Amino acid sequence: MLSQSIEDYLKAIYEVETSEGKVSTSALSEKLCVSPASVTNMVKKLSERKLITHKRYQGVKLTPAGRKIALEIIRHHRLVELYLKEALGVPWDKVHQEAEKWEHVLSEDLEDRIDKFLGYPVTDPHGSPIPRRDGTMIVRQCDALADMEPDTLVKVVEVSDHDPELLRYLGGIGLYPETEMTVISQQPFQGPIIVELTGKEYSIGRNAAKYIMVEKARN
Amino acid sequence: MLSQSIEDYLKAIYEVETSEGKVSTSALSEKLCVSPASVTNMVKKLSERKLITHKRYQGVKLTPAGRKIALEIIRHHRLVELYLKEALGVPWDKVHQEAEKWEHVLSEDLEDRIDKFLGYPVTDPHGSPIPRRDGTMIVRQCDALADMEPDTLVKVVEVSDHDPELLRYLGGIGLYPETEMTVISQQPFQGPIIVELTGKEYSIGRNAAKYIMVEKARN
DNA sequence: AAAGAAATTTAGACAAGACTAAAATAATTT
DNA sequence: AAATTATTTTAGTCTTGTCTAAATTTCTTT
Repeated sequence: MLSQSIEDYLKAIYEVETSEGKVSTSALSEKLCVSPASVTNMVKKLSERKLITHKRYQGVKLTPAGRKIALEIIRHHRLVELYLKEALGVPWDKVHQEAEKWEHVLSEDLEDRIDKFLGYPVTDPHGSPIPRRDGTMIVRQCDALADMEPDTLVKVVEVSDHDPELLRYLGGIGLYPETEMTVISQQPFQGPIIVELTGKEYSIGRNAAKYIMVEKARN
Repeated sequence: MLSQSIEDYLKAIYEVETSEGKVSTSALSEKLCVSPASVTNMVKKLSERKLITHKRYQGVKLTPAGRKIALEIIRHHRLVELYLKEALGVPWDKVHQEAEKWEHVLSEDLEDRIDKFLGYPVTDPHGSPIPRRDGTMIVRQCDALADMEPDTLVKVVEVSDHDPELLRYLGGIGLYPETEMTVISQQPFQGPIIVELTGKEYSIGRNAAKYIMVEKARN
């Protein structure tokens, strides 16, 4: 059995790896809210266990074994998120926080039961893909809303779950994964993006729009 | 926030207190599978926090504050047990083990949602009463099957969840809380109890019969 | 290319919670 | 009542995972 700490580190490394390519000590320090020294310490332990590789002063990489575990935890997390929403009606801005705890105590048996209950889903409530049991994950091609040209019809693919406030706002205007909307305009000087959605226009801050991933809807 | 360890100790103290009256260091040591020295150590910490009182060499007692927390954990445990059985079909001999982990990560919000989903239940799958949110618990009057006279019609109230093996056996013969059956005979020399249940006779070891709590069925 | 700034690592300390071995107290037997 | 046995506590150690402060290394700037 792995400690909760180790699981948290592996997950964080995976997430930084996919979002930023390079995994630095400071990035992990910030993500996990621990000091850089603590990260270095744990990094040493993880590489001894062959879950990551590490070149001094040059960041960290998951080994296949480490990646497998990271994806298992993420699978737990996302299944639980969806389960809490579907089975217990937990609002989508709260599921992340709960799942952070549950991901560490989910047995394989329960994982399977939840998976089955949900009908073997492929995405969580925020549109993030749920890794399969074998450690594979299908990543959908998409772009940030912030980068879309005006007059494009787009479909929401995924929304970052890092900010509950944002999720509440988006839920309030009916913007969820699979929602279609039209980009009306990009206001200059890092101004907001204006979108049309169910006949109304909404303004979405440029910063928020970086965390909303979309794809071009066909026609 | 209390550590998982502290929660485990308080729960164990509560359980020993109700089942044996006196709570000795060695009883806790055995129940929690830690050394007696570790218990003494933690006991010191818990009394500093005013969750228990302790007289050297004379055992331990919960304070009202400590008891409240213990009952909260037990409430989590039993709600989760029932939830896993009802919502996810986990067999009753497995729910205990899962609940041991989940009881520590259940938020108040989720506790309420589960409670509501289950229709505000009063007993868990083994017939144990579920403490209410306010820290009260209704205990049903009952006796061990081992102590019942022959020719008595009894109703099962509660079955100890400490042995999955026993639960599987009992489930196999259809013996659950609320099941009615007739005590046929008590075999001598600590021999088994014979009961009749749905027209068939079954033999239940004397030891097992200590863990099956029943009440006399009316008529 | 050298200086200063930023990031990373080392060194050493600390808290929680477990352990073993030994000492102290309580209980039981003779 | 003394001796033996059992239980509990004390003393000291270990592991995990955190921290701060100081030393290194790398990056950036000039």
